[in-house]
Amino acid sequence: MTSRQKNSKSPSDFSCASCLVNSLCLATGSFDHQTFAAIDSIIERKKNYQKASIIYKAGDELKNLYAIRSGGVKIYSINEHGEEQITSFHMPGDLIGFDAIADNRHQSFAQTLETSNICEIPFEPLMRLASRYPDMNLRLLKLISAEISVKKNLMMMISKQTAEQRLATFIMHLSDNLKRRNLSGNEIKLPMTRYEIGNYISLTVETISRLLSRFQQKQIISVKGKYITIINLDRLQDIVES
Amino acid sequence: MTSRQKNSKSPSDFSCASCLVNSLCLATGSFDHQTFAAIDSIIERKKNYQKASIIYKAGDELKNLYAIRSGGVKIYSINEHGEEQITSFHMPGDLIGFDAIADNRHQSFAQTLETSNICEIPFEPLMRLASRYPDMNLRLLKLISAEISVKKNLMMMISKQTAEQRLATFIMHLSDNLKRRNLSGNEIKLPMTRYEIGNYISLTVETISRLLSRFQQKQIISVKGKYITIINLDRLQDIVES
DNA sequence: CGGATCGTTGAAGACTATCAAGTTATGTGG
DNA sequence: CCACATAACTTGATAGTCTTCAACGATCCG
Repeated sequence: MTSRQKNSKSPSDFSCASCLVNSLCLATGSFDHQTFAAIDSIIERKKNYQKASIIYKAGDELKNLYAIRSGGVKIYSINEHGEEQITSFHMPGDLIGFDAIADNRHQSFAQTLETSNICEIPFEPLMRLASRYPDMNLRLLKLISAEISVKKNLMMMISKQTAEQRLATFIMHLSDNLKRRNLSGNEIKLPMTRYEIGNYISLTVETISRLLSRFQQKQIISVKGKYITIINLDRLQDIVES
Repeated sequence: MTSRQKNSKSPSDFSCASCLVNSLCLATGSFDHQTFAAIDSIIERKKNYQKASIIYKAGDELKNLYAIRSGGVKIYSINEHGEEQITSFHMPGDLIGFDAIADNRHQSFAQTLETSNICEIPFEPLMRLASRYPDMNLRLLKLISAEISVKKNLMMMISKQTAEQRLATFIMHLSDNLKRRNLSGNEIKLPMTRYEIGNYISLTVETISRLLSRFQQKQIISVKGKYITIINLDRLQDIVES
């Protein structure tokens, strides 16, 4: 079950060293050679997931954490009324599945938003490596810790900001995340639907649609279906802070 | 700077073994003797904090994680408009400060709600122990992972539930947390103000007050200042799930 | 090419915030 | 220990923001 057996391409094509987003991932390039090689050796590369594929389901046993190499993923729960509740969107370089560590079961569903390439990081071997390589252990802790902050900030956004501020913040975050990946932060292709955006920041589809129209009318952004262009970043920032 | 020097009482009075909530804490009683002793040895016991004491501030360097031995703590941020935003309440047995690991600085303020006894867990020594004791490392990861789930659930509560459901959920959670500490889950003394409750679950003081009155009128709870008694847990649960 | 999903816009209504005023509790100095 | 000032809490009236309901238009994909 290594990449050698699964992929016809040579293993190096999928190594962490060749990964464009490894600086953001667990196998960060800042590790010494040995540590980097160790983590690289336990990661299993998978073939692409098609759009709308389920990576794991709530209740599934924790076998792997997952690193997104390309594509996009949404994490969501389903409440007692069967409604979906999206708790995060993820881009290349993100690790997902941390919330399963507490009781060895995934707490949410992870589903691809588009065609994606996802790496599996088997949890037990990862724990063994973490004992051997303190740097890697700390890196793992930092990534998990960062997720707490992200959730906390999202919570604050939803509870304290108006609809307009929330959508502006959402767009800013998308832009920032693209920039961190050395992509243009002004031309954004939304991998998710209006419904999913609204679900995530706690607004209805109609409100999202109205706000996008309003932002466009004010010449802050331009909207063409899934494509958004930020025209005036300062005014977007003003809305966030207003 | 050990407990021996700080406290006139003998060290065993403040050891983890004597702690009533160690089953919930990092130094869980389920560790083998050696692991338990190791974590016990690095923890520094502090004298009591008075009500409204600041434990750490946003921006402070991460030197310690903190374990609450008795009392209560609120964690909050202050936004660009100077407004407080409470992101969690903590009770005995809880560890706080995890969100500082990502970039070595505390992201929030931690303040006692009442007279409290707080243990300091120095972070660097903790990391060294974590490398030596895989069980302890996993325990730490599980505690942090659990915090992600808690934040996620809070987020879902705020974004999907009505005011009535949110307050009912809040009271249920308080009750559950008391039960986990082997206390009565029906008699609750609120360590926080109405304002703080509202701030936490994103409602105004007035709404909290009105809802408490309404719950009392419906004979679901009885309210006497800071003291709440749950009269009908089933109906409270019904509100949460409605 | 056609059905289904997704997106847009308008009108009406619900929920909770805001503003206001008064009451109760808390704590501090005399 | 009391008096007083301050903070915390309660209740009512009004108003605003976002949701809901409805209808239609656009886009995607087999």
